[in-house]
Amino acid sequence: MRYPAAETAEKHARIVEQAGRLFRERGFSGVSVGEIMKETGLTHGPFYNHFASKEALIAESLAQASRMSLAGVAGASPNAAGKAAYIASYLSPAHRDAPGAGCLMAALGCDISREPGVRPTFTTHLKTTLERMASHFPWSSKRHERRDTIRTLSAMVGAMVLARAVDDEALSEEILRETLSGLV
Amino acid sequence: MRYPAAETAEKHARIVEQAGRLFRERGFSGVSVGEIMKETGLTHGPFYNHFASKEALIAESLAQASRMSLAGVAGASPNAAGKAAYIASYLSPAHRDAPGAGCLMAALGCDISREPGVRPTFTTHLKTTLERMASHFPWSSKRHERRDTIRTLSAMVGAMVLARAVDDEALSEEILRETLSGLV
DNA sequence: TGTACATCAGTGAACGCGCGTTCACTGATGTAC
DNA sequence: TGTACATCAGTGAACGCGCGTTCACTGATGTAC
Repeated sequence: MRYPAAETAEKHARIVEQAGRLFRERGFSGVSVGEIMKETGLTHGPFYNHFASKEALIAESLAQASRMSLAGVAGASPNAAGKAAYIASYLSPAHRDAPGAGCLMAALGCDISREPGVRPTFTTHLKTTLERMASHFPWSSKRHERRDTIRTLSAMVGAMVLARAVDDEALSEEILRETLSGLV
Repeated sequence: MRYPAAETAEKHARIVEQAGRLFRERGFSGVSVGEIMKETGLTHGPFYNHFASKEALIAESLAQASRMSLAGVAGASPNAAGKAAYIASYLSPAHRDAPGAGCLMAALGCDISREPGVRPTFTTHLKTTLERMASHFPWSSKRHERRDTIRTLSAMVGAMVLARAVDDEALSEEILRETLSGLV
């Protein structure tokens, strides 16, 4: 049956949102089109009324997650305390335990390397993230802000990947805590 | 037909070796049992003469890759130059472009978080790696060697994940170079 | 030492299953008159 | 304003495919006598 146009656009957005969450939680190949549609409250058929393919949805959900993530940087206070709070929030058990709403790079970094179609979108995301972090937060010097941002982000992403992979709560928290104390 | 016992053991080892390489290159779900067997020069049938399931092979290949990786730490010179060379080798374009022979954590970190069965094996690997790196290499002080090892490893893993995910050679090399210069 | 037989890793067809994707059909909505 | 019809997102069965796994069968090797 035909539905109001506004409802269709809202459903499209909901599919993208659910996909972004599920992909970060379980990886691109760990989530089926049917599961995403069920999560959105629909059957799997109309998926192809909204997207050309699963790969098209992956690209769109990545772009959407990227926008959300960049808004997070922009929303932090542009001073030393804001930077420390941002990094502490990133390296928190809460972020570790909620990959579906968290950092793209930590959740899908490995998967993206293997999925040629999404690497350009991810590259743009990383470039923009580095630029925004470098200019938004205070660093030791203007000259080294990009270098320092890269070092900080590498440590943040690596710590989150390791903290999520281990099966030992104490070790996981130790990784987050020690990495955090080296960055703030 | 029946084969000499030595040949059987050698085939088992070759399956584990090929699996370790392919999993690191394409992820656990990106490689089929059939592909692994074909790469080893066999048909897919006898796989179950060697392993109870794909998951059992994953566990064994992870343990094997872990042993190889720990041997790499042990083989480095136990001084400042050896440590610098080890980190530089890790953060090299050569390592980035050869995930199949490289670091488990950087290649499969994200996948391992989602595969409950392999997390204990991975946890042991990470614990042993931290201990070996902390005791084998010189650090600023005995008191902080574990803390410094965690910070160094987080940065190494994060930089490699990001360097592999981006589609831009200059940015990829910049990430490796700037992270390396912050660690040595 | 020579012969008869049990062993078991190999082969390759087959299984059920879930995947991404397609399609004939449905029926409330929006539009033309 | 009321009626007739075209639209198109929805439904759900169906498609081919590749997956992990099973299994009846093969035949060179190792062993018992």
